Amino acid sequence: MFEEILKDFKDFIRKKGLKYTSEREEILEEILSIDGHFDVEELYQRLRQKNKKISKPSIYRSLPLFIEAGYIQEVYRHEGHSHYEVTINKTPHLHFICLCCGKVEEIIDPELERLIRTKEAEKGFKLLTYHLESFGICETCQKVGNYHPRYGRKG
Amino acid sequence: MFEEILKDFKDFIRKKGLKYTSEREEILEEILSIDGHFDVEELYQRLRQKNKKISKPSIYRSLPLFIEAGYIQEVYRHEGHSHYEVTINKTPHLHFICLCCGKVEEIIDPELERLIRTKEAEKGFKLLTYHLESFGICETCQKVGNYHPRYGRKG
DNA sequence: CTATATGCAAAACCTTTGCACGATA
DNA sequence: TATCGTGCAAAGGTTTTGCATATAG
Repeated sequence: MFEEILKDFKDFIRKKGLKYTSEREEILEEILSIDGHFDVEELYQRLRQKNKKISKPSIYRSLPLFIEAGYIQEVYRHEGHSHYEVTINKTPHLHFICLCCGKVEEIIDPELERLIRTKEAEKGFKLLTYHLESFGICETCQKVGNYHPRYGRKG
Repeated sequence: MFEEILKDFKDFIRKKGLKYTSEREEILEEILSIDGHFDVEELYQRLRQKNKKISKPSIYRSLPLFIEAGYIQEVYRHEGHSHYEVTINKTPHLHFICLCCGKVEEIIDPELERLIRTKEAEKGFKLLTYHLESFGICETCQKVGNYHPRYGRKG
């Protein structure tokens, strides 16, 4: 089921005059098999568990390629590092991210996409990846009385 | 013209049982005087130029307070560090950020705000700050032939 | 054979933290 | 006077980079 994407990636790499390596392929395959969000550490561990000993620098060096190719996007930062998600076959959506518990809610809305695409065209901007993020406090944390993590509960 | 906000901030601080210090006031004043986006380094330098020797840790410690109070938001990450903007008296808007040159275009659209607010209400989410970011390549860089900065120009 | 990629170790960098001192309420 | 904040220096942790080796085209 990933063949199409791998083929597309091979094309992408060659068009850029770069090399199609087994590491890049394996990283991409692993990413495509992830359901939901991921970060570099998680990706690294998943690969190791499958005895694919790929270094973190290689992962870090490959991610911008996948972003540029349009397969993934960096969606937000939490606890000092970046989180990514697969964008292929995904409807563009908005994230509500809770600053207290880190919970992420995905909001899908066709109107939203239409709006973004319209603006993109107007501005002559070539969209590679897009983030629509709202940070705040989720319903649960509001009830418990949590506020911003750094300053703990409200007084 | 900032009196209102400073007063509001004083209230905010006291309600939280914290202390209203000259450092916090000076940082906030400086931020409010900035037109557009800023990062910690820039803020630090601006304060130094005015002989306000406020340490970076103090700046880092104050920003979450301003975010929570609703005065600023962290809008995006570029070149390894966070960028912020003042949200007071600002219409919510979408950012188109160029991955090559870092240029940011602000797109204002009332429909967009309505959409977000509706979703917010639906989900019971308390919005503190919001990012609406699209990363891509701007018209100029497309013409020049620039792509993702890490991989330079396209071959 | 040449250009590019990988892995390791180390560097770089932003951001956070411990601690002693100083300021606020 | 007790609590909280500041500044310094150092730590922490993610991401990047230099370099030698390996691999793709």
